[in-house]
Order: sequence, then structure tokens, then C-alpha cells
Amino acid sequence: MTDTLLTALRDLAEPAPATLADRVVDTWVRVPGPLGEVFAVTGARGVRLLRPAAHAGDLDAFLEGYRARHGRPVIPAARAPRGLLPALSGTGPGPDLDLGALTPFAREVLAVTARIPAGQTRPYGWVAREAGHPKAVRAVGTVLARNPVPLLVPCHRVVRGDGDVGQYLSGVPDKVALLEREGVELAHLAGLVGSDTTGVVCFPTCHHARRITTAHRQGFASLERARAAGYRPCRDCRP
DNA sequence: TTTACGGCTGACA
DNA sequence: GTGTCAGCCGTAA
Repeated sequence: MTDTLLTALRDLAEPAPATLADRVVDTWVRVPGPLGEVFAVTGARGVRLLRPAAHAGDLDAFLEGYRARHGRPVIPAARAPRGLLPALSGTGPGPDLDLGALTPFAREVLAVTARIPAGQTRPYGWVAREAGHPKAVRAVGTVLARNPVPLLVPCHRVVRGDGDVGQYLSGVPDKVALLEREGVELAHLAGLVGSDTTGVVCFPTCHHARRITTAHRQGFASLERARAAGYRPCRDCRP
């Protein structure tokens, strides 16, 4: 009787859909990053967490932290998610990201940050303004301090308005190294730079600013000063 | 609901 | 030029 029942039940069973595992467990990989290896966890909708291995402690601590944060099991992945390796080596667009666990404000801050081109920097106040909360400057810092996917969302490109690089998740030396790797001149982050031939003023790291020849380069402490001198803000970097 | 806390900023001495 | 301090605001506990 029991055998008959079991056989009948077995015949009823269907193969699990190929995507079932994606919905039940997340997967982790350990891959090379710009400053050493990184751990990354990917869910069905994209990468959810990334940490430099040197900063995450050992793998067990990293995975335990992920489970505590997201309440989901994690297993090793067969391969890195598409786009992760090119993004970490700076040779291609990034993987899909799953930032659904974040608040709308945090998602907007990360979306703005993700649009800062490699080799360029923007102040925290600029990110706050672009995210639609111009006075929430410190809140931007708080969001970036908790960025679940550093390197993929390049929070190292957000610096202080006074020219200091500011703080970073895994320490200021990492931030400096990442910026230098992208060719950023750390001594020239403060203020704005204009061209007296075009009357346009940019952030110093904007690709337009870098093309201004020395003879026509004008420095400004603020946008107000530049405007008073007859300059208009660059449409690309929007100082 | 309240409170404390920051990867900051701008004013002022 | 440099240091200090109050203000600002989204989060998490």
C-alpha cells in the first residue's frame, strides 16, 4: 500500500524549474578587485553585497554578516555574475544590482553616485543636490558609509567640498589608491575651474576642465564667484 | 516616538 | 590659512 502510494506520488512530481534555486538561495564568489580580492553575493535580481576580502575578515564572517543582514542562505556560485569582473577591472559596464533592501533616499544617492565617471570626483553636497535633498549632506555620507556594493557604485569618487578626500568604507588609503588608479589629481579637488574663452566653469576633475590650457584657466572658490565673473556652469558636471 | 549618530558644510574667530 | 562649532537630515535602535 505504502509502496503504491509512494510510486503514485513520485509520478506526480515534476522537475524543479531551472530558476528555483535562484529564488531560494543567494550565491557568493571570491574574485579579483582593483585593490585585492573581493567577496560578492548575488541574488536573483543582481549583486546585493560586495566587500574587499581584506576588510571583510574571513569568508565565514562575511557570509554570516550577509545572512544576518538579509536572512537568506548563501552557497558558492559556479561562476561570477555577468559583468562583475569587467566592472572590477574597469573594462566594462557593471552587473545588475539588487538594492531593493535600501530606502528610496539611499537608492537615489547610490544612483547619482553611480553616474560619476571614472577619473572624476564630486562633493557630497553635489550628490545631495542631485538626489533631490540639497541639505541632506551628512545623510549622503551616512548612505555611502553603508554602501552595500562599493567599487560597483563608486562611492570613492565622492569627496569633501574643501578638497579633502574625506572618509571611506575600508579606510582613506584605499580611497586614495582607487582615485590615483583612475588618474585623479588629489591635490586639485577643491574649488572650480573655468575657461575664459568659453565662459564655462567645471569641477576640476571634469573632462572639460582638464582640456583648458593654462593660459585660459581661471580658478574659482565657488559657483557664486564664477557666476559673478560671468561664467556659467558646465552642463556635464553641473557644479 | 524619540534620540543619537555620522565618509559633511559653512561661518566665524 | 587653519581650527572649531553649530546646523543639517536620513537612519537605526
